Amino acid sequence: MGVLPKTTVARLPRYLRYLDDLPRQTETVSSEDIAQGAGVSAALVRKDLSLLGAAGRRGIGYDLHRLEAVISRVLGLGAKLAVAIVGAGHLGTALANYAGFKVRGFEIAGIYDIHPARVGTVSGPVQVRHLDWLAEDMANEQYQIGIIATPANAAQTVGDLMVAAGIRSILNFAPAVIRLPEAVTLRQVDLAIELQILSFHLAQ
Amino acid sequence: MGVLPKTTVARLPRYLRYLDDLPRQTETVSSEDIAQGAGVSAALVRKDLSLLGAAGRRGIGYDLHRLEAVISRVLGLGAKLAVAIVGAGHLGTALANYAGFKVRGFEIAGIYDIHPARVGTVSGPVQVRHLDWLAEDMANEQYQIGIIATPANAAQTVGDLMVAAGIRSILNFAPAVIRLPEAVTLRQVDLAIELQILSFHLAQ
DNA sequence: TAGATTGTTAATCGATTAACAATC
DNA sequence: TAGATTGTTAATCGATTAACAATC
Repeated sequence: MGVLPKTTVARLPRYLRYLDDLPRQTETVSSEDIAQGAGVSAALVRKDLSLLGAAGRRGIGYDLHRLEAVISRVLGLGAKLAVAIVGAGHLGTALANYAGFKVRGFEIAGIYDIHPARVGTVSGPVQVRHLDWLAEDMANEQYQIGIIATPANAAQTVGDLMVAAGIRSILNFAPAVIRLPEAVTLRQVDLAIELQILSFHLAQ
Repeated sequence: MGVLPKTTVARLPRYLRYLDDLPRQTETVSSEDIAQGAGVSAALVRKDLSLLGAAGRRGIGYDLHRLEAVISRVLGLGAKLAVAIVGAGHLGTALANYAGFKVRGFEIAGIYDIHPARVGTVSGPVQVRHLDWLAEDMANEQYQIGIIATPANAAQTVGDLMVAAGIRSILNFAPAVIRLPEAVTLRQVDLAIELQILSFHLAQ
């Protein structure tokens, strides 16, 4: 299948979300259907899916269940993925409780903080543990994804800790640029930046 | 200044974040400094800033405070912006309490829900009010930005309500594509999709 | 002057769209 | 067969990078 463009990868989960929400008895979907459901053009859907070798049928469309299987496989969503959150403040706690993760196959398997008052409290499906345990816990939990939900000034340290513990995919919510080894995949969500971009459009 | 590319607009808040974190006494910064701090190339920084008419000085760099002022103005960050959140679950509550918004000049001025048990509870700086009050409250609060933090099936309805109330910039955290009038700026943050993109890279 | 750094152009790269032959 | 829809190519569009003259 070769290398998929970043933009294609970013759209696949949106296609999958649409497909998953379709009535169970649906048998085929067209690129036009998916385009509507995901908010992109039909040509782009066909292009993306053809990169996956997604076996549509001309005149008919794509087999729903086959297509879901292909996209899931490409995204590596076969088994449940274990997630560790660092930072048990408001945001970390909300993420630990976020129902949308579970539905999509992610399990919050651990949440960590350095604040003694937070350690031991229950946050979502697990108890908050002291950050010092992260590396050790990896042996049992095999975290595959780390989420940084700390203040900006802790983000780099926490990222380094995660990498040292063996985590290779990290989602950073702290408003700071952090630098990690090439081999680690890092994504950044900055909530204030989202609002600032909206502000720009208000100002136009 | 003409029209700024979307990509430029998305980077400006990152530049500003870096500049804001610099020691107060700093007088000038180079495109290379900003590039490091924001995680992009220096050529791109210069290109972006030149689109703003940002008056750097060859051989010297950019005047820090002047540059901050220019970017802030372009982003429309002069006055505090009032934000209304709809959905007082875990995520909405966390957003209401998110310190990063206040620092960047956003004020959570209202939070709404339809769940009677949540109405009246305190969430961040304000009490949760019933969603029915949203339109009426606009008269006092002049919300400029709306945040949707509801389940997916409520997102379209809430978006329509916000637009009817006069809100023209919306940040949607619900995992659903919603359709709003052209004139409304809509941004989408889907937390599960971020994890799915990380999952793809794990699978490679 | 010599060194540093911008501003801008042209080249390159990458992504999206339009169009349509293939084919179900 | 006629209508629908894919898969793919070429054209277009847009964004980034490289390079360097201008100039502080």
